Amino acid sequence: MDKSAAPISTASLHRKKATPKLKRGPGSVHSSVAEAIGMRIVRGEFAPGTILPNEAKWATDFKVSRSAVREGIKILMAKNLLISRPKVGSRVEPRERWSLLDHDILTWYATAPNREKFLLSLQQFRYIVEPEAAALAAEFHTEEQMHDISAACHDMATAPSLHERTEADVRFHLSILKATNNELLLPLGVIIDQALNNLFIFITRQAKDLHHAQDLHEKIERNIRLRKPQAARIAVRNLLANSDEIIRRTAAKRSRRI
Amino acid sequence: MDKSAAPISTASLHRKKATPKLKRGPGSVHSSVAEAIGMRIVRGEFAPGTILPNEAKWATDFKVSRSAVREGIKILMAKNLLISRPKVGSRVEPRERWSLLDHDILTWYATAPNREKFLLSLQQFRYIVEPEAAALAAEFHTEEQMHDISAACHDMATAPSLHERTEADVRFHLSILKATNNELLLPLGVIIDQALNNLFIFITRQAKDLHHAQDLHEKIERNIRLRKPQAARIAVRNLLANSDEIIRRTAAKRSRRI
DNA sequence: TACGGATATTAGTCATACAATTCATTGACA
DNA sequence: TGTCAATGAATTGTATGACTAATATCCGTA
Repeated sequence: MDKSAAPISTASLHRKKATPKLKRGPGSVHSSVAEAIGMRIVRGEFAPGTILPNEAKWATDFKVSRSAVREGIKILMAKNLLISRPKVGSRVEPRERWSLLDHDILTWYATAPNREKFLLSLQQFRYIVEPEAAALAAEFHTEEQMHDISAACHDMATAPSLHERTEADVRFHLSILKATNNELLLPLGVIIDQALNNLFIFITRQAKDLHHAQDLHEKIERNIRLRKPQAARIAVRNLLANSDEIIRRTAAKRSRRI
Repeated sequence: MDKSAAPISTASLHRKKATPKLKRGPGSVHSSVAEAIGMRIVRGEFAPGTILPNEAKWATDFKVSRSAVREGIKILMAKNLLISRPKVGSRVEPRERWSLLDHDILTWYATAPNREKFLLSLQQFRYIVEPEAAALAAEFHTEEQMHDISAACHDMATAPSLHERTEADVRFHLSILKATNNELLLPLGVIIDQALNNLFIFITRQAKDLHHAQDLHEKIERNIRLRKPQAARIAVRNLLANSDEIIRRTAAKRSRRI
């Protein structure tokens, strides 16, 4: 899980708050900076209201130029994680201002301590949005949009690997969002994406479960295709309930093992 | 409305696609740049998939440094409006990737051509989220959260000006979102904020309407306080239906006037 | 025609200097 | 003692210029 789980260095016992080295990933420097700082904020290392070290400090710590730091910080500002003003510095914004529905923040968030609660929030969110989305899709979908939904559903059934099945699963739900023809719903796709990819561990269950899940997906597909909003709504609720059930069962098994 | 509605210069008749001067507002230069470019993207002036002018061009056009342009562009990248790569430039992302639930984008979006459709999308969105949010709030609210809701409701009733009433109205709905105790719902507040501030024009109606609206709000407040999820859900639906009704009435009157 | 390498274009990074903002301190004055 | 204004200092904001890295395009060769 955590690659930094190496033997504790003596340095970390002496120095407090040593800035971790910048992980020079595949991307650009400024995005690495954004990720490094953003993750530490999201994980609670810098509480809302606190002032971050100044740009020069980050620059020397990360061994990058101040410009790169600034560009990274601009990214975090755009996501409402922090706000910066001359003379005062960069202050972490209150949590309620964070753009939690942003892909990056959500990814960082998923690595945070309270993963359990996070997953529950995701599922609850889906309960709110997806049934209504399906109902709207049933009412307003175009032929082409319906085709995408059906294709994704079919791909789920015939996916050779579990990874590809999950990919099709995400695509299925996203195409339903699109079929609502309400653009504002599209950004909510990140929730579904995040949820399904975090539930990946749970859905590695028996073939029976997979079969049942497929059945539930096809019921959704059919009801949307037949333009039955209410039935589609209920079908989605059934699917979500099924996921919850599997999660609960797995969680129970795990706690028994402990 | 539009301060740039000055007499059309002859230059604009000769030169095509003249870059508008950078509006040097109160904020920083880079945020002005982000706004200038972001607005033009959102309004469709640069279609998804097209390549923007390069950084140097923006810099000379706006008469600012390249650093400022870059920082502005980083902001737009963070909002998934565009993606930039060396040698190719900054490409506008497909609409479905845009973070439409971002405050800035939403504001720019509101100035776009098809305002009508936009307002409808907002209301539809509220129909999906707010009833369920109220139900969750009824179930899970803390005492303090309930106090905020009640206070906002009270402030609405006693607000001296329509502006302050709207402010309290927004606060009312946001505090319900908070009372769900699901952090992921908080970012949806921008939708409510945007909707109410765009509907501002419509709700300038008679005292009778105001009274009725207040009544509907208080019903919501009461049902949440009494922890009646289903009743709260319905109360919210009634409020939204009422808004729609007023909008429809006003729109009808206006079209008659034309 | 296909492949491979040179080339040119563009964003990315860096270093440095200076400007603008605003918090904090100090000191004069009431 | 308290209030206000001037001053100073810290930090972000902006500008500039040079260099690096990535990569799409073109061109020459097999």
